[in-house]
Amino acid sequence: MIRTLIIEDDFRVAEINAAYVAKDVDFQVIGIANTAASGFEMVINERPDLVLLDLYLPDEHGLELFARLQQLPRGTKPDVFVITAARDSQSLKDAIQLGAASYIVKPFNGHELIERLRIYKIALERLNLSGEVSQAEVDAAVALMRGSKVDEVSDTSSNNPTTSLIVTCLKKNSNAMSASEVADELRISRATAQRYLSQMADRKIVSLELQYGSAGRPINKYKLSD
Amino acid sequence: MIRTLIIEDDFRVAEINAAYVAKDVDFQVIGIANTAASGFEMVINERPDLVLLDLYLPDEHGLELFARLQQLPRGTKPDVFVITAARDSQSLKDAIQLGAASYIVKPFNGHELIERLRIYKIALERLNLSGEVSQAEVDAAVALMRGSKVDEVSDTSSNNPTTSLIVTCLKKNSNAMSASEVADELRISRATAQRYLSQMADRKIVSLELQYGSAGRPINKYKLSD
DNA sequence: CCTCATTGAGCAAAATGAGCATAATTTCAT
DNA sequence: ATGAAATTATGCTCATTTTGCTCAATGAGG
Repeated sequence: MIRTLIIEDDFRVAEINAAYVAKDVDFQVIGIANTAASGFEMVINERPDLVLLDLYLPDEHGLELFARLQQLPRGTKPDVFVITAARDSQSLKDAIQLGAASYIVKPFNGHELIERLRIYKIALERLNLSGEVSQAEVDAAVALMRGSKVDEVSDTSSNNPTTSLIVTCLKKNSNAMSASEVADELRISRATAQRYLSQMADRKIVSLELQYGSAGRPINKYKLSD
Repeated sequence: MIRTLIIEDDFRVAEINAAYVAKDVDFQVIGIANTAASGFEMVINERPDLVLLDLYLPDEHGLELFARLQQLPRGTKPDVFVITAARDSQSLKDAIQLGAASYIVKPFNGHELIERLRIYKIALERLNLSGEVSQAEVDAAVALMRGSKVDEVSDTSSNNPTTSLIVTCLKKNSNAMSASEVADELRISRATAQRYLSQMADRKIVSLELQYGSAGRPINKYKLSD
C-alpha cells in the first residue's frame, strides 16, 4: 500500500486528485495539506511514501518545501510528484534537479495521473528486484521511475478486447490505416477507433504518421510498431 | 562549457573518465577528487555544473556525499551522474530519489559515458527553452535529463507533429531551404510550410536569410538555429 | 438499484490547402 | 536617373475536413 499525501491549496482540486489516486487500490490517500507548513508536518508525522505537491502554496513556494523534504533521512523522505501550472523551464529544471519522480502540468487529464501512478508502482516493483541488475535493467527502472513511457510497461496492458481487435485489424493490413478505415472494417464508431488508436500511439503499440494533401486536418494513419 | 568534477578514489579510473569527458568539447574537466571531503570542498570552491560521482569512497559513502550536495542552494548545486559498481536496488533507489541525472553501472564502455554526456547536454539545451512548454515537451526534457536514449524522445521536442517533420527535413539538408522546397520534400502545401517556417523563425527555432537574384520577392530561406 | 466501463453521437477546435491581395524585387522604357 | 511594368514570393483568409473530447446511453456485475 503506497501511502500518499496531497499538498494542494485548492481544496476542490485536492479532492479530485484524491479521488483519482484512490482509484488504484494499491494507493491510499492518507491526508491533504493546504499549506507548506502543514504539509511538512504531515510528512514528519505520517511518513507518506509519496507526495503529490503543488508548487503554488500560500506560505512557501512548493520547490522550497521540496528541497526541505529532500533533506530528510532516507526512511522519512517521500517520493514527490510535482503537479503544477508552472511551465517555465526554470521550475522544471529545479524540480528535476531536486529529484521529482514526475512533473505533471496543469490542467491535466485525470487518467493521465492514474497512468503515472501505475507506472510509478511498476517502477517500485522493478526496483525491488532481488540480486544484481544489469545496466539495461537499471535504465529501464530509472526511466519508469521518472515517468517515461516505455514499451515494457505498455505491453502488459493490452488485454482490452477492443485493443486486441484493432491490433488484429492492423495486422491484416500492411498499409497504415486511418481511424475511419479501422472503424469501417470493425463496424465500430470512428470516435471509438480514434480513441483507442490515440492511446495505442501514446503507448507505442502503433506508430503514427500524418497524411497531408487536402484542406482540413491531416489524416492520422496508424501502423503497428515493429 | 559544462564544468565537470570527477569524484573517484581510483586515480587510473578517474583519468580514463576524464579523457572520455574531454572528448566532448562542450565539457571541461575542472578537477579530480579522491575523497568525499575533498570532493565536497571542490564543489564549494569551483562550482562545477556536473559531478561524476563514484559511490565507494574511502571516507564517506558516495550517497551520503550526494545527499549533502543536494542540500546546497540552487546556484551552487551541481547535477550528479552516479558511476558505480553498486548494482543493488537500494543504492539505485536512493540515487534516483536523490535526483541523479544518470546512474552508470561499472564496468562500462567509455563511449556509453560519451553518449550519456551528449544526451545530458541536449537535455540542458532543451531545458533552456524560452516561454511556456507543453506537457509533451516537459516529458521529453525530463526523459532526456534522466538519460533516456535521444531517439526515443528527441523527436517529440514540439507537440505539433508538422513542426517535427519540418525540423527533421531541415536537419537532413545542410543548406537553407525555402518554404517551397520544404513543401515539395514533405508533400505538404507551400502555404502550410510557409506558415510553420514563419512561426519557427519567430520562435528562433530556425534562422531566416533572404535569397536575391531574380525579379519578384526575395526567397525566404530557413536553416535550423545553432 | 447503483456503479463502472464502454460506446456512439455530435460539436468545438485544430489543421490544412486553395487562391487572392499584397509586397518586393528585377527589368525595361523614357 | 526615374517611374512603370513584369515577375515572383509571401501573408493571409476562408472553406473544408479531421481530431479530440464531452456527454448521454447502455449493459455487466455487485
